[in-house]
Amino acid sequence: MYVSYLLDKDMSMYSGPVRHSGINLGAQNFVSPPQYPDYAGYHVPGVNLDNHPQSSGSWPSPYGPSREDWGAYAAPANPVHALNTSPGTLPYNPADYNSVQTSAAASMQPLNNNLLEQPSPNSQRRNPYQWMRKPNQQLSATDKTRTKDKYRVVYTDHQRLELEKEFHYSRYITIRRKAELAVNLGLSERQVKIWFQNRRAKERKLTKKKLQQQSQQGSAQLSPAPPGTAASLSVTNGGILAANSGVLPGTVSQ
DNA sequence: TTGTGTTTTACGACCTCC
DNA sequence: GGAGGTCGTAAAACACAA
Repeated sequence: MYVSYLLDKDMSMYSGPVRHSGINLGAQNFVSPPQYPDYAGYHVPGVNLDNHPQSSGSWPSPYGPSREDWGAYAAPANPVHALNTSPGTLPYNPADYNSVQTSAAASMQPLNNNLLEQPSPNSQRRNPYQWMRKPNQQLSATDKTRTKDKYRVVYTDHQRLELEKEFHYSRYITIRRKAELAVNLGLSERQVKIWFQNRRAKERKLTKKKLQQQSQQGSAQLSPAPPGTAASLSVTNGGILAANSGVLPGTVSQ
């Protein structure tokens, strides 16, 4: 259910600075081809859209390990889920999406069929599909906003998975990829943008937390960590923008 | 069942850049 | 001025202990 819960198991992936320059994370580093054989389908084959890191290579080795546990997102380890998902059916139902989502979701069936076959040992603790049976999941992710009726939607596991995958390719999504993801996932571009903002915030938070723990350990053993260590990892607006213009000139969403 | 803590969406304020 | 960035926060969704 919580994507991060599974991802956080190996939070060493996030040990690097918030904004990586010249980072190198090939798709194979966190998406094993057998699991997501058609993931490349989201990208125009042979065309390097937006200087996407998938082809340019951007993420450092800390993000390297293959994401074996991603199978957990779709793994119906809980028998309860099995009741609702017969063998071979999708872990998420395209019918849960609105009309905009249906076509895109249908195109992703092979992906999810593969995911279905990847049980996770962690899913014993949290069944990532329980919420999918709740009535509010019938609502479209694009229907309501907080200002409208104080409501927020819960993204499907598939939506989260795809967003996470994109996030691991690049912490900053390009205009094109944002549009592609929005269509493929049945989200608005605004939702995709905000998801990335929140995701970066989460990563900063985790990085900061980790640094604090390290500094506490360091101070207990040696001398206190240099002042501003944590602050040096928080990226200022200027820093982000500079990084954007430097790494992805003219291709970053704006 | 309920209380509590955490995570996930979504927004507003404010900033920088083009 | 508009876009997207961070930061802080609200509130729903969720997990889990008591």
